[in-house]
This record gives sequence, structure tokens and C-alpha cells, in this order.
Amino acid sequence: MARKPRKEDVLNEFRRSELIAAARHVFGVHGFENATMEAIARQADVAKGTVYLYYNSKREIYEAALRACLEELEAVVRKRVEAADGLQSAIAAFVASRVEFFQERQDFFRMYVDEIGSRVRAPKRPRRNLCGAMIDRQARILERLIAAAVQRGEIRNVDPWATALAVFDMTRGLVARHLLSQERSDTARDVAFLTDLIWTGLRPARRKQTS
Amino acid sequence: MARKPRKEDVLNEFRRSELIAAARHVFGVHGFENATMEAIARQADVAKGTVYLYYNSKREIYEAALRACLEELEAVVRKRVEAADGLQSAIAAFVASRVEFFQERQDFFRMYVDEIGSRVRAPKRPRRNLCGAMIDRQARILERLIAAAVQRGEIRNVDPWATALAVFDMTRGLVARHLLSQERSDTARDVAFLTDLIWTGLRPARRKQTS
Amino acid sequence: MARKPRKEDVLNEFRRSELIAAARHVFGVHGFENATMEAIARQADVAKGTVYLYYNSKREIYEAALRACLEELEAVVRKRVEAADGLQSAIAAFVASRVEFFQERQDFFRMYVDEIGSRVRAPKRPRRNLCGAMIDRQARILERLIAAAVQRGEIRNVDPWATALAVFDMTRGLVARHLLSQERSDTARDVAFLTDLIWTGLRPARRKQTS
Amino acid sequence: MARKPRKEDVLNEFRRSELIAAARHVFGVHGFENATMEAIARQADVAKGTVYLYYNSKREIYEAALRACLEELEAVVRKRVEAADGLQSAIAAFVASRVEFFQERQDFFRMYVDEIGSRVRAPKRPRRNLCGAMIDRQARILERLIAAAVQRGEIRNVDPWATALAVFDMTRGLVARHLLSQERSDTARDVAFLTDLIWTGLRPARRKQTS
DNA sequence: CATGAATGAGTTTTCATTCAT
DNA sequence: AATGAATGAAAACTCATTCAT
Repeated sequence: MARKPRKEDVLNEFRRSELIAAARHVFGVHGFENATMEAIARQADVAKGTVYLYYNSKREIYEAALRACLEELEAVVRKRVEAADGLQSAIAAFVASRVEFFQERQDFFRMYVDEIGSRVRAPKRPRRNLCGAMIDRQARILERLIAAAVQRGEIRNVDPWATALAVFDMTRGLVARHLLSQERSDTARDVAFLTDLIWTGLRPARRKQTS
Repeated sequence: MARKPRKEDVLNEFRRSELIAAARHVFGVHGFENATMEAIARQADVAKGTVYLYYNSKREIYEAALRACLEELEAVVRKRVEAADGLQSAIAAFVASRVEFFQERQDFFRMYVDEIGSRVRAPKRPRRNLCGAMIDRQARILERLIAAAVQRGEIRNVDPWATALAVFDMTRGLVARHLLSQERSDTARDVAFLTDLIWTGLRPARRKQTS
Repeated sequence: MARKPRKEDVLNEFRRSELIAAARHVFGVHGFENATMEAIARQADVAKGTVYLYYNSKREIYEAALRACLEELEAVVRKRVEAADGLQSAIAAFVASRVEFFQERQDFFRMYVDEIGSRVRAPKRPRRNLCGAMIDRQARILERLIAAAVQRGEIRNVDPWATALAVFDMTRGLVARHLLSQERSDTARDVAFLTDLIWTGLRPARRKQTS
Repeated sequence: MARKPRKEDVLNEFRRSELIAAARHVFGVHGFENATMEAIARQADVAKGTVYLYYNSKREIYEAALRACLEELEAVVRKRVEAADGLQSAIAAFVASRVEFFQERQDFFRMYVDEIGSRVRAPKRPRRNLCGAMIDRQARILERLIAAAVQRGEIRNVDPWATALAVFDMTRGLVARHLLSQERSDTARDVAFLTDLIWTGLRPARRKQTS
């Protein structure tokens, strides 16, 4: 058991989170390639060499930044979804929590989109695995909900994984558009629309309902 | 009328298309930043300087490659959609034609995803506009179909643009996953699933079903 | 004796002079390094390869252009000086003819200055010799006049070569300033000033002024 | 008051001056266009990238090198001229100090000539202004002396600026020739000649010659 | 621990020159 | 003779990474 976190550990952890925040900002604004270690260091208000005391390479701090946010995101979404009652509200919670989370961390969303893009570009690169797994896990949250709903007959018999991914994709698109359009569009309306569209698509088939 | 395309013009056009193909490949594999003119030239089997006889800069050949494919894509999709009968089959045609097109041009899909990603990263950059407009136009195809279907009561009264974008996003996600999973998954099944999900989500509200 | 210049020779000569003119213009505007063969060809309204049919390299056409103009200049100056009566008017003729010549061919003056500059930069380079000799010869014109004037006691006993070079340098500076200052300054006045200054400096020592 | 220059500042200043010296050498030998940053770095015994830590571009280090020497030159000349007694010895000081200065820094003279040449080539380029102003200022030193001498009747009534420029031009020519001719010619004699020529040209008009 | 100066490989781009048509 | 497409060497400039202080 890790008893008594020593002072150094605390400081160390503090530095790391400062650097992560700086990295998120810089990578978010410029993308991986155009971001410079110099800029990250400046943003974190340390010298260039210092970054290397905490992370071994540009790639590494990039992944750390990405991972940290992905974890936060997962926690937030999971919490909101678990608080929901019934699939419809769970879907609404899933979509809404993601949209809101990304809206508060636009830098991170940019990194996130970039990462997904580069996974498509170079599917085999091994380093992707970890982040890939984390992203997967987020869709799994939804999958499990849907599977359960199918089980208990709340919705018709759809492929839970395919459905989860569909919701996942639409949500991402929604966020992207919100960031692109400068005019603060009506988030609530868009979330409601998406939820409704999906929910309607999932309702049990009308077979002799009345009978 | 442009009669008699001279031999040089033909040759010129040929070179350009060779270069575009090479560029598509290289940009697709490495992304804009990591692609090198050297690699494009080598892929096209010409010297580095030759590329500059046809395109003035890396950006320019990138945009040309992107544009050329976007145009093809638009033409293919439009044709398939127009041949469809009713909204349900039109959506199926939209999704299927895109999935198939991208499957044959995975390089291009990678560029496409990258481009969308970089639009999120740097929304204001003006050069994006042209490509942005082209991508928009593709969703407009769908929007018009949906709007018409709403008009004639074929589906319930949904926001055509929001719906079009949702289909758009799901389709992109679908393609991305197909490219990522090495195992050739069952495209037809996936397209059918998506179409069904959407279609179900759009059906007219059940009115007096028992009557 | 070269009887009957054949048609080809005439054409050849014509092309060469066209190219020289184009080269003078381009080199004059951009300097040797920044001038491109492409620009020269375009200026002469021929294809790039054609230039190489007449001159073997950029350097070669540069030197040809320079030489052609230096010859013209020499001829003009010699004629004007020879028409002069007495040293004072000869100096005036020397200065005036040069200023006027360069003023009509600013492109050439720029080449000329550049050439002198590069001779200072790399004194040993052998190719310079020819042009160097031509420039020398121009000062020799003056030298001979001065020597003769000393001989016949028209002026005091100065070193003719040093004096010639001094006049030479002042003249070049005068032209440079005329090209630099956009406002067409008063050439005649400046020439008169220089001539007077030199002439005064050369007058015979006042002998027995009081007598 | 800037007290206590820190160690880094000293080191920084040292590097800069090393680089300036290297740049002076390389630019002097090859001229601006043909000089390479690589060569400057090698000359200064640092890596290519290091040069860019101190100067942002080739142009910038060029101008810095030029400026540094122009300032030195101005200081030297001004001092020598001020120590002189009467116009004749002031002119001698002006010419001599310049010839000597340039003789010790031939690299710089080559840059200097080049710069003057390129001002003639592209008169409008704005970057020139600073250096142009510095060169101007050097001639102004002379102008003021001459104007004063006219005032007090030491010499006849000439245009001080035109006269200053004439001396300026002759001096430059003199230096150029000394650099070109490998044989160490007799500087003192040449300076004396020039001074005499000018001085004779400026003496007060002989009054009452006929009396 | 922290710093930031130094490094040098890697990238885009230009252009004199060649040569097949 | 004339053309102009193709070549590839060369040069400015960037930046991840290292290491002496």
C-alpha cells in the first residue's frame, strides 16, 4: 500500500498535471505535428528541458495528455449514464454528457478527433492500442445499456454494439459541428433531436400492439 | 467549344492525375504533415522538382488530390441516390455508395478524415472553405431527400439538415471501422443495419394503428 | 574577308542581340544570382532551351551582355572625348557622356556596378579578366588625355593614372546617385560641378601670380 | 543603469560577435547570395541551427554584420577627423582612416561594396534604409567640415554635399583598387595624392591674379 | 532537479542545365 | 533549330532531443 505520499511525489504529480494541461492546450490548438515542445514548455512556464524530465518524448506527453482526458471523460459519462433511468434517458445522458464535456474542453476534443483520424491513417501502429482501447471502452458503456434494454424487451432486438457505435458517431459529429459554428447553437435542442431519432429507431416493433 | 485537345494537354492531364494518385496515397498513409514531397515524387516515379511543375506547393497538391476525389465521390453518390426509389432505398443508396467508394479508395478516406479533423482543429483557416463547401454539399444531397420525404408525408416531421448530418456521421464512422478492422466484415449487413435504424427512426408516427 | 554573310548568320546575330538585350534587362533588375534563365528566355520571347543554343551557361550570357554594353559605352565615350577641345572640355565630355549613357541604360549600370562589386569580392577569379580589362581601358582614355595635358603644360604635373581613376570613381558615384534618387536631379549642374572641381584641382600651379 | 551584466549575457554577446565575425568573412568572400548559413556556421565553429538562435534569418545576420562594422568605421573616422586641424588635414584624415580601416577588414569592405551595389540594383527595398542612413551619415561628417570651411572662407564656395560625395567616391575607389592589386601599393602616396587633388580643387579662387 | 544553449537530421522549394521530340 | 518537360543538387530554416552547468 502506498502510504504517506512523500512531498516529492506530490510535487512531481503537480508538475505532471501542469504539463498535461499545457500539452492539451498546445496540441489542441496546433495538432500533434505542428505543436512544439517549446510551446508546451512555455505554456507550462518551465524550460524546454524540464518537460523531458517528466516525459520521454513528444509522443509520450501527447499520449499522457490524451489519456488523462479520456479517463475524465469516461468517468463523467459513466456517472451520468448510471444516474439515468431507462434507456431513453441513458442515451440522452450519454450524448449530453459528452457534448458538455467536450464543450468545456475544446482543446481536448481537437486532440481526440486528431487521434481518431490518425488511427484511421495508420491502423497498425502499436502505440495506438492503449488509446484505442480507452475509446472503445466508452462505446462499451452504451453497448451494455442497449444490450440490457434488448434483454428486458424495452427496445427491439438490435445489435447492441453496432447501435452503440452509431450513437457514438453521431455524438462526435454533433460536437464537431458545435465547435465549428461560432454561433453558440442550441445544444439542448440538438441533443434532444439525436436522442429522439435514436429512441424512435429503437422502439419495439409495432406488432399487434393492441392485441 | 474546346476542340482538339492537343497532345501536350493530354500528357499534361495524364501527369497531373498520376501525381494526384501518388499524392492521395502518400497523404493517405502519412497525413499532411508527415507526407514528404520526396515520397510523392517517388511514388509517382518522377523527380522531386517535377511535382512543382504541376503544383506550386505541398498544400496545393494536397488540396487538388482532396478535391478530385471529393468530386468523384459526390458524382457517384448522387447517381446512386437518384436511381433510388423512395427515401428508405435512397438512404440505403447513400450509405452503401459511400461505404463502397471509400472501401475502394482507402487512401482517400484517410485524407478525408484528416481534413475533417483539421477543420475542427483550425476552423478559421480560409483555405478550408472550398473543401468544406464540397463536404457540405454531400450532406445537402441527403437533406433535400429528407425534406421532400417530410413534405409528402413519407416520414415524420424531422429537421432535414440535422437528420442528414446524423446519417452522414454514422456513415463515416462505419467506413472508419471497416478500414480499421482488417477482417473484411460484412458490409452489406452493416449498411442494412444503419439504414434500418434510421428508417425506423423516421417512420411516420403511428396513428390510430388499430383502426 | 568575310564576304556575303549568309542568311543564317544574320538570323543568328539577330537572336544573339535579342538575347543580350533580354539578359541585360533581367540581370539589371535582379542581379546575377537572382536572375533566372527562365526570365531571360521569357523576356526574349523564346523557350528556355533556346538560350542554351546561343550561350553555354548563365555566366556566359551574363558576360556577353556586359561586354556588349561595355563596348558601346567605350565607343560613345571615346567619340565624345575626341571631339573635345582641351582637357577641361574633354573631362566634361567624359563625365557627361558616361552619365548620359548610363541614364539611358539603367539596367546596364546595375550590371556594371555589380560586376565591379564582385571583382572586389573575388579578385582572382579568372573570368573577370576580360571585363576587367575593358573597364580599365575606359580609364585609359582619360589617362592618355591627362598625360598629354601634363606634357604640354596645360595642367600641373599629376599622376595621370591616379587622376584618371579619381575622375572615374567620382563619375560612377554620380551616376549611382542619379539612379537612386527618384527625383530627376539636375544632371548638367552635377556634371559641371565635377568638371570644375577636377579642373580646379589640376590647373597649373600659380606661378608668379603677382607678376 | 544596467549594472552587473550576468554571465549569460556576456556569453551571449561573445557568441554574437563570433557569429558576426564569421558572417563578415563568409559574406565578404561570397557575397550575400552565394554565402550559405552552413558556411557561416562552420566558420564560427557551431552547428547550423545555432546561428538561428542568435539571428532569425540570413538577412538578419547579414545586416547585423554590416551594421556592426559601419558603426566601428564611423567612430574611427569621426575620431580621426576631429583630431585634424584645418580642412586639408581633415580630408587627409578622412581618406586615410577609411583606407586603413578597410585595409584591416577587407571582408567588411567587400560587404560594403556589395551593399552599395545592391542599393543601386533595388533602390526601393525598404530594408536598405537603415544601412543607407548609416552610409549617408559618414558622408555627412565630411559635408559639415566642408560647409564650415566655406563659411570661414578657408575654401572657395562649393556645394558641400556634392563635394563630400566626390571625396567619398574617390576614397572608395582607392580602397577597392588597393584590395584588388595584390602588390601592397603605397597607401600613403595615394592618400596624399587624393588629398592634394581635392585640396587644390577647393582652394580659394586666386584673387587679384592679374595685379 | 531545472535550465536552455547546442545540435543536426529532415523538409520544402528553386533553378541551371539537359535532352527527347 | 527550337522547345519545354524533367532532373536533382543545393540552400534556408525548424525543432525534437541532449547535456553541461
